[in-house]
Amino acid sequence: MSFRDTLAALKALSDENRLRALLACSERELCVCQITELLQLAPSTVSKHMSILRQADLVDSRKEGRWIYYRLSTEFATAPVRGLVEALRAQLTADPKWKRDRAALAEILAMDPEELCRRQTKAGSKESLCGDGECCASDAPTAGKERERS
Amino acid sequence: MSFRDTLAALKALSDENRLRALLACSERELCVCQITELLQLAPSTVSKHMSILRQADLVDSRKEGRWIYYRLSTEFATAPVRGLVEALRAQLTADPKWKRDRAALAEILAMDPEELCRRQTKAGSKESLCGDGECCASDAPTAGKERERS
DNA sequence: GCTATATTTCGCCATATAACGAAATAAGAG
DNA sequence: CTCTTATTTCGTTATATGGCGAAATATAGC
Repeated sequence: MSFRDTLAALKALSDENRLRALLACSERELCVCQITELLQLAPSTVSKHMSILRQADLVDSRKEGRWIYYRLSTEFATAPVRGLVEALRAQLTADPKWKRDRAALAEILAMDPEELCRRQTKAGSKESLCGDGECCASDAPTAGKERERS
Repeated sequence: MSFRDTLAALKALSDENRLRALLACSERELCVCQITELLQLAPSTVSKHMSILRQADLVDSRKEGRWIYYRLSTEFATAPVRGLVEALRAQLTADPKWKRDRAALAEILAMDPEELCRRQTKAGSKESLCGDGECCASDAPTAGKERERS
């Protein structure tokens, strides 16, 4: 693991959305549409982010039908990264931001992936689990699936 | 101690020159002019870099007369960062790039800091330990101080 | 084969970042 | 106080990066 590779991994980790994505798929494998829903970004943007994480050997990808699943790389090319991710996860369990992500993730996992993709396709419809503009802003509503844009 | 702090540290580490600077002053404290010589950048640029590292709590700074010394922080902002930096150091000891830096550093440390600064002030003089354009390119000449631009 | 759809690639735009040099600041030396 | 000098701050510029939407790709189902 050279200087170059290490630097690539650090660059990959230096974006907030990528770090959130990495943490998210460190718990279980996720398909792009699920990560897209979590980050509230365009699918193309998420795809790019995941590509960067994959090129840095931080995540593995697996194709199943039309879906592509990403998960934290099992054999990190870089040992430092495994330590970092584990330390991060240990540390962030209490972090409000990551808590919110986990709550949102619980909701997302409860949904049908196809439903997620359908909503993301007709992109205009302000994709959000919450009806109001500010999605799951503060004390996240721990996993209630019966939420929909009104 | 939060997601934000860890992210700031990761951002700080995601630049090649900053990573080199951090590694360099993880061995011993260095003043700006020494780091400037190592990285072959303008002093103002190095100052900015060190400021970013300091704000991320990755380095401490100490003022002594006109010189300001930087060294690896003793107490990092977040635990993940501590682990990461230690792992990085352990991992990169064998890396050729970092080896070259270490060799160059040995030369720099052998020089009088005032001499370094003097050369950096009249910036035009293509600051380099070696007379030729490519500085200490490959198998660095371990510590010989009697080198000067001809 | 054709259609639908999950993901990626491409082109574009706005912003962030790293670099420099010039000017400002801070601290010894005269 | 004045001069020198090590470092920082400021202003500018070129490039890198993150974001989107449109078009391309790949795969399941007909």
